[in-house]
Amino acid sequence: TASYNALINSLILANHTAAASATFSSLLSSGLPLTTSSLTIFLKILLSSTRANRFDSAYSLLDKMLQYGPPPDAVTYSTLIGALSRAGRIKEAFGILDLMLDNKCCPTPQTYNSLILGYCSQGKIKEAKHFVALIESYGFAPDTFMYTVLIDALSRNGEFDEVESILGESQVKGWKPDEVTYNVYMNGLCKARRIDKAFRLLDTMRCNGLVPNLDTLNILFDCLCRDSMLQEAMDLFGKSSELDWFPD
RNA sequence: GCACUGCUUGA
Repeated sequence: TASYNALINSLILANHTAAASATFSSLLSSGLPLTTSSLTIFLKILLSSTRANRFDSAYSLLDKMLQYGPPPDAVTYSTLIGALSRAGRIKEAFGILDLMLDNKCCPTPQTYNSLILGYCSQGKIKEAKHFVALIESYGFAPDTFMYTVLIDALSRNGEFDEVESILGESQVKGWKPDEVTYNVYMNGLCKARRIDKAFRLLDTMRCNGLVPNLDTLNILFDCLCRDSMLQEAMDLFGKSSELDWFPD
């Protein structure tokens, strides 16, 4: 069963949905037992369909799992919540969170992060912040993913003071910004033409022991080129090897 | 043991 699961999931990741479905059918006819993972992967197949009713089939799968087993677990719920959030169906995503709690299934960081990302991608930053405050007040330990999603949204919205204050209290709250956190911040600064500040963050990154990665480099290039600072871009490109960066 | 979360440009 685990081998089938791994195979089917790889096919999904490679966008070979038809092959994934076919392989899932083989699993069904093999007589091997289906696990929660198997059905979570099947849920992903349903959700990757382009049909308008893909969520209806997802809901009915979830119902059947609740009724007959194997029962959904946190990954199953998070998978569905993530898909709903990405589709902008936040209200329904929260409905699944309620269902999850009703069934005594404990949410994970991925569960919450998917919901926060859903809010942020709809531009509902206030709601996202409110939700973060809420789960923290329930003792949920903040993680880097969660704050990076928030900082991404705030940065795209130009709310840099807010970003600074979130970063300022990160140590106290028990999380550390990573390279992606700085990347999203720098990306927002670049889009807002605050190029100087973006470059200063490079030093901050390195002081915190973080190595700028390929995305960092591309963010800075894009920003310099947009601002017709081609000369500076060329200079940076020339220096990239001595900074141990590897443009692709 | 296998399944769920964040960043750049390009259509």
